Amino acid sequence: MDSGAEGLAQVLGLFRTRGSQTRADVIAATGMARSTVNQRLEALLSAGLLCSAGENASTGGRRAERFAFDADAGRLLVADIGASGLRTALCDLGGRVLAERTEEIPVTRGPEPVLKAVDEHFARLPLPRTGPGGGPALRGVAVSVPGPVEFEAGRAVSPPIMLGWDGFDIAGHVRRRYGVTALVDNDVNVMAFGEHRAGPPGVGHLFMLKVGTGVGSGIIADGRILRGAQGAAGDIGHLPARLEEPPSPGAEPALCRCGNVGCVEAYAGGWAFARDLFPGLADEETVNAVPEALRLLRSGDHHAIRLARRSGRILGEAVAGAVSLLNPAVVVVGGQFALTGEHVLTGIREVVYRRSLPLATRSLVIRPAALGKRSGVIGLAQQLADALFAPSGIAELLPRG
Amino acid sequence: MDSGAEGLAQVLGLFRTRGSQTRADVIAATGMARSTVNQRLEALLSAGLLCSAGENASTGGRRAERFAFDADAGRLLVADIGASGLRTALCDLGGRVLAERTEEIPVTRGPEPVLKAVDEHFARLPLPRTGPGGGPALRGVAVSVPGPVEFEAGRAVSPPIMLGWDGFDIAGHVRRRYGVTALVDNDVNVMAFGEHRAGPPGVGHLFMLKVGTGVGSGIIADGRILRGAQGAAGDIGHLPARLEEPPSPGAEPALCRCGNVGCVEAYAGGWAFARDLFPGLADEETVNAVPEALRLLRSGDHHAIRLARRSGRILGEAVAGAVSLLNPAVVVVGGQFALTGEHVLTGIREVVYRRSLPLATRSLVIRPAALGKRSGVIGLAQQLADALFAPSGIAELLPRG
DNA sequence: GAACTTTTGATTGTCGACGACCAAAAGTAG
DNA sequence: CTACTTTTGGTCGTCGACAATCAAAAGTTC
Repeated sequence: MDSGAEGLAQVLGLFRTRGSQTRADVIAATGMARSTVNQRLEALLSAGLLCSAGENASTGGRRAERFAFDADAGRLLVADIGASGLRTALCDLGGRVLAERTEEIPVTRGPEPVLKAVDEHFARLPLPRTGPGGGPALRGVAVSVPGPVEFEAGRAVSPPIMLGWDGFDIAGHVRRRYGVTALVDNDVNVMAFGEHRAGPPGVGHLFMLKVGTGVGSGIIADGRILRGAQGAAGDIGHLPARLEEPPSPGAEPALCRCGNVGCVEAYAGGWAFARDLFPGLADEETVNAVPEALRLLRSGDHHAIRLARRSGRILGEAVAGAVSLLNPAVVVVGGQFALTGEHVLTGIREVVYRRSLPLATRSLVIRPAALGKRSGVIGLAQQLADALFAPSGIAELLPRG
Repeated sequence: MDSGAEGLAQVLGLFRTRGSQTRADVIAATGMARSTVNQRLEALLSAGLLCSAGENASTGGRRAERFAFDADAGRLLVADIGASGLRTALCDLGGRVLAERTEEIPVTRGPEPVLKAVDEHFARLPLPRTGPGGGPALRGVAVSVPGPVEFEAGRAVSPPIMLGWDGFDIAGHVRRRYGVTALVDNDVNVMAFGEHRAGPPGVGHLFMLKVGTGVGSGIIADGRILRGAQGAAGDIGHLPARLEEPPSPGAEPALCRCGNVGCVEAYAGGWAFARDLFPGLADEETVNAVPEALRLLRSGDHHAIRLARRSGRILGEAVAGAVSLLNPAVVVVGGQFALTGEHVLTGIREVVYRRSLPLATRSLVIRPAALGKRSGVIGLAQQLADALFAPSGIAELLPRG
C-alpha cells in the first residue's frame, strides 16, 4: 500500500526544486541507500516523471548520468480570476506557461457565468486531447479568486467583493467537470507563492503586495502560505490608511467599496486612483475608468504620476507595518497599477525604508513582481504541482495503482 | 542508528498532547502495527518517559491498561528575562511550574550580570542534585530575552533595548555551564507559545500582545512560532501609532526609546503610561515609575483608568491591523500593564471589533493571558520539552545510546 | 460456574530498506 | 595498450515494520 510514497515524493521533490541530479547527488541529499535510490529512480523513470538529461563531464572515470524532472509528463490548466479580469493558462508540470488567454469580466457576475467563461477558455487552449497515446494528459486544474477561500474545502467564504460567491464549492464544480485534482486559493496567495518559487531558494519569508483595481496581500512564512484561521489572512487593503497630511477640516474620510471608510484601498487602490484622477465620475464608473487612468499614467501625465507616487506612500505605510510584524526577507509588488511604471513602487520604498525598524530593513529587498502579470497563473501551477507530487497524491501518478 | 526515532517521537508526542492513552488508542492514532506500538511503548516505559496510569473501565472484557507521559522523568530550568525583571522557574517535563523566583533587574545591565543573576536563581531553586539515583535529572535550560533572537544560533541580534547583548551567544553560555540542551527565544514568542499550548487544541493561529513596560507581540501561525527572516517578527510596539484625536497643532509626536518618534509603545506602553500619569518626570525616571503607576491604576484612580483605557484603544488600532493581516483565531493579551485590571483589554476590544473585517472578527476571541505572569516560563518549558522530544533529540533520552 | 468479550503477550513469515560486496561498463592517464 | 578511476547494475544477508495467528489473562453476563 505505502510502498515508499514518502521516499518517492522526496526524490521527485529534489528534482523539482534542484533541477537535474546524478544518482550520487540524490544519495547525498536524501541519505537513502544506493539500492533504494535506484529503485525510486526506476519507478519514477518508468512512470515518465523523470527523464535522462545527459551526462556529467568525467572527473577521471565513467561519466555520471544526469536525470531531470520531466515537466512534459502532464499538463495543468489554471485560471486566475481577478476582480475585473480573467487570465487562464495551459502549463507544464514545472509551471511554465505554454499558452494563455485573458478576458475582461467582472467577478461580480457570479460564479456560474464566470466559471463558464473559464470553461470556454480551457476549451480553446491547445490542450492535447488526453488520450493514452495522444500527448501529455491533463493532471489537474487550479483556480484563484479575489477573496477569502476555505482552502481545504475549496470554497469561497464571505468574499467582500464577490457577490454571489459566498460558500460556492468551486473545487467541487471543477472536479466534477474535469475529473482531475482541483485546487482553489486566493488570488494574492498564489501570486505570493509564484514569486516565492521564482525567487532565489532559501528565502522563506516573503510579503506580496498586489495593487490592481483593489489592494491585497499574500504572506509566505517559512516557505508556506499563511492563510489564517478562516483563510482571510493578508487583507491589507482594508486596513485604515495613514495619510501623510492631516485631513483637511470637514473633509470626510474616503468611502470604501467594502462598506467601511478610510481603508488603504480607498486611498491607494486602482479605483481610488481613477476616482482622484477623474473627479466628478459617478461611483459605478470609477472601476471602468481604471484602464484609462493607467494609460494616462503610462503616458507620463504629471498629475497621474503625482497621484501614483502618493498612492505608493500610503501603501508604504501599511507595508511598513506588515514588515515590522512579519519581518520578511523580500517584499514583492505586483498588480496592474503597481506595474505601470515605477511610481507606486518608488513611493512604497520611500516610506518603508524610512518607517520600518533597522533590523527588519537592513537586508530587505523591495522589488516588482519578477513574473509580471503571470505571478498568479504560475503560482497556481506551482501549487497544483506541489499537491500532485505530495506523498499522498504521488501513488496515482504511477502505473499499476 | 535510526531505530525508529521517528516513531518514538510520534508515540511520545501523542501522550504529551492527548494525555493518557491505551494501546488501542495509540494504534488508532498512529496507524502503526500492534507489535510496533508494543515495542515503542516498552522502550519509552523502560526509559521512564511513560508510566502506567490505571485501567479503563471494562467494556465487557479485560480492562485496557492506560499509559501516560511521565512529566517527572526530568526537570527543566527556565529563565524569562524581561526588560525590567527576571522570572525563573523549575518545571517538570510537562511544563508545570514546580518552583519559581522573581527579581527586579534591568536587562540593560548587560549579558554577564543578568546571566549571573539567572545562575544564582537556578542555584537556589530546589533542583534535586542530579545524581543517577538522586531524583529527576536536569534535561535542559531555556532562556527568553526581550529582543530579536537568531533562534538556530541562540544569540541576540540587534536588540533595540538590550544594550551590550548584540551578538551575545546566550545558548552557548548556558550549554557550557549546565551541559544540557539549551534554547533561547524572544520573550513574547515564548509567551505566545505558552498560551497557544494552554488553550484549546486545534487553534493554530494566535496573536499574543504583551503590554508591560514596553509593547511587543508574538505570532503563532499554523501552530508554529512565526519568527521572520531575521527573527525580528512581531515588533508591533514600534509601529507608528494611530491616534484617535488629531494631534494638537504644534504638539510634537512622542519620542520613543527606540530612537524613533510616534511609536505605539511611546503612546500606549507601560512607560508611556507612567510618563503621562506623572507629568514632569525626568526621562530616566519614567521606567522606574511604572510600578507606582500600576499601583495607582489598581487602586481605581480615575485618571489612571482613563489613560489605561486610552492606551488600550491605541493598542487596539495596531492589533486590528495585525488581525486583518494574520486572521488569528484568538488574540491573547498579557504583560503587567495589560493584566492590571480590565481597562487596557477593554480599550483593545473596543477598537478591534469595530475596526477589523467581519470575516476576521466573526469568531475572534480576545482574552487575557490564561497563564498570567507565567505565560513566559511555561512557554519556555513547553518549547524546550518539544525540542527534547523531537525525533532528532529523543535518542539521547533512551538508555544504551 | 460456563460461555462469551476484550486485552495482552508471544511467535512467525513477508516485505522493504539498508549496507556490503562484486563485477561490468566507461572513461582517463601514462 | 595497460593500469587506474569512477559510475553503474546486480546479488545477498540483516534488520525493522507489519500483519496474522495463537494462547493466556482478565472480566462480564447469564
